[in-house]
Amino acid sequence: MAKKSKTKKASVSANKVAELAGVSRSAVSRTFTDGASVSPKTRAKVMAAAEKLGYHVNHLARGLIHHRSGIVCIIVAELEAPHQAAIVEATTRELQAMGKVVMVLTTAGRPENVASALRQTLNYRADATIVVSGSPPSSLIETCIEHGQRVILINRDDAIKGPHFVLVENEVAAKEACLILKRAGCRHLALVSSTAGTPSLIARETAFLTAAEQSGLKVSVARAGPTGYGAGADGARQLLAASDRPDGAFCVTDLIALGFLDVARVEFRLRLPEDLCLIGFDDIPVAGWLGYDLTTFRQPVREMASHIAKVLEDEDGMENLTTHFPAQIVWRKTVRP
Amino acid sequence: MAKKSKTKKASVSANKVAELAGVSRSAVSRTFTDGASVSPKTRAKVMAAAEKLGYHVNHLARGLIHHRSGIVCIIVAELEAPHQAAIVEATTRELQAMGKVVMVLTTAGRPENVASALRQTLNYRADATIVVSGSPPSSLIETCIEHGQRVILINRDDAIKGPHFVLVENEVAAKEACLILKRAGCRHLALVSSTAGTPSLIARETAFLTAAEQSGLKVSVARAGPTGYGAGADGARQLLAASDRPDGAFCVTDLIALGFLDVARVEFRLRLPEDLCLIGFDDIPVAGWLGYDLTTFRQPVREMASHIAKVLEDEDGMENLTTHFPAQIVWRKTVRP
DNA sequence: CAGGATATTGCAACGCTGTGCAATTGATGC
DNA sequence: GCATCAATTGCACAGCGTTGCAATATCCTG
Repeated sequence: MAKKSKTKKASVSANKVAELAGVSRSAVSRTFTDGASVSPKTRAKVMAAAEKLGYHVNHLARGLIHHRSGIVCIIVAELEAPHQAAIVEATTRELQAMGKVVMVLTTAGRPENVASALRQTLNYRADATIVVSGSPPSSLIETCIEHGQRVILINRDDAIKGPHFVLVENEVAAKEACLILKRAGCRHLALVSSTAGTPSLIARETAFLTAAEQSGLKVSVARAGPTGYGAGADGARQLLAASDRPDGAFCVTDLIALGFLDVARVEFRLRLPEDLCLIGFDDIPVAGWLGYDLTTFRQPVREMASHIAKVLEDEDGMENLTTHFPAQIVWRKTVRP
Repeated sequence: MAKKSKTKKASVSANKVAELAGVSRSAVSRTFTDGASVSPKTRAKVMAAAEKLGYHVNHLARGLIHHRSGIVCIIVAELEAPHQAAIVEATTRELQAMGKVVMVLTTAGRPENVASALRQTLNYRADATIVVSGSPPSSLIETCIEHGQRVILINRDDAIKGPHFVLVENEVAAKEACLILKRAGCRHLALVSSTAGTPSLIARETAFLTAAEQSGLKVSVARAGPTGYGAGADGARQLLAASDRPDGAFCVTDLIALGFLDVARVEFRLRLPEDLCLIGFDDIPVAGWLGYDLTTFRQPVREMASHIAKVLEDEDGMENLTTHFPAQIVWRKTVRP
């Protein structure tokens, strides 16, 4: 019972540690500051006292002084979407490795939530904000930048000056998808998307459509609902029931593709790739499973994440504000080679 | 060019706003504090000035005073695992609704990362810490609690005093799984798990094994590797190649179950549920897809999340520190009824 | 051992906001 | 117009850590 048993232990500050160690508060601070000048002797005393008291530097106070909290905010619609989760995961890993800490703000796809998320970013004096999904009002983005934040937008090239852009070459990939389907002998193509209407999905759609037009191929389009798998499933029910059903489909998302595939196989008894060729986008883990083996485009998530880390590491803004990443085709078994 | 174009705008503080609005700093503070006394007139002046300057309350300073930052830390192994993602998503949603903000700390399954995550929690004076995966050193947990944090451990009932526990009734479910397989006419059972060895997985394993023993049924066990899907797939290759292969399997995780299922179907040409009955755990979204239709146990993620929110809302610790949630069976098509 | 260079240390001010307390303002009643 | 009471407002301090500056201690050299 030697331990103080006040129900709510007064928070332990550097003062307490200094007192116990018999040094000044500055010494304590310097002990926990990289590159500060402290003699090994006092450092040892301080560490011992800190250990005994359970002292941990208050990053709120530290952030107050430095005008940067060490927090990076990631704004994302929902973490359950595998591709978004992959981006957040990879980015978080990189940022943690460089000593930052990640605050996740989910918007559930509602625009008003994006704005309030941006405000949280400002409230916590985040070092940077990464927008994975949702289109934030450009005025707020400007405010963030004026406050010295780095802002990085992933896969959405709005016409805003200031933020960094990380883009995947949707157009090139969509065009290639069309070409691949044509080469596989498909005569009637399908474009399957959702009603979400995010910039990158739209980019894939339009690029695919123009490519198909240039090739003189017929294209049927389905946009059935907002949710990934369900949109693909319903799209399949719509398109495959028609008298002349498509024999090659490009789905703008793996989730959509898998929904499409399941319905094609289970409800329409089609075989892939014999009766139907199918291409997805993102290369989420499920796409590689034995049951699906979906041919798709891989987004170089890891590379994107490490690029983001590099951008944030750089003190002064880098030269080129927008960086493109290729989406590479992953050949599996839903397309005839 | 009326705009000030200093490259780095000095951060805008309440002082600046007060100056512009012609009031005291306290007035600004009170304008942004719920329940404080401000006349409508000055509030309007302050709001106008704040808007013009792009002022946002500094939550770091606010947290410094209140000894609570409004941040809740969630410690999780990886976000790409669908079930973990679901928990984080649901919890985040609840917490954001009550005005908190979520900091995600990923550990990639490495124990040393758990400790450093706990330290971040302390550094940022988090209001609470939620441990979704990984077993934190109990000394650090104690420190967190001493610092006034709420600590909630999900699905791991270590013998530590202090934190709240949120548990799913693994034993009941695993026992039921055994019973269901028996009733479906299975004679030779399989238990498929991973080498991860987390408390909840072990609980499911042992409960299933004892139930099988009591029923007098033979059980083969496979623990093949750490990763979900891969572990299931390899487990299937191990077990189904034997001369007397099992005809009913309980997989401690949906990911494992789906790997098992794919290999059973694709590599061993088995039909479910005719040749093989299969039960999973978690009810991740993919389990409900047409291509799988996996019978599994649903973890009541949403209910757990709202319970967590309630715990954190309560000022003084609630009475019962551990709460159990039932895992309900979801009948689909991988088991004969 | 003196002299000077260098490494440590403490002081005090600063960053930003919340809040108790006292003073001021405004409103109300007669 | 004056007393009384409630509503606002401003002052000044607290909360915690960092850092420039000056003072002190330590070390090296001759």
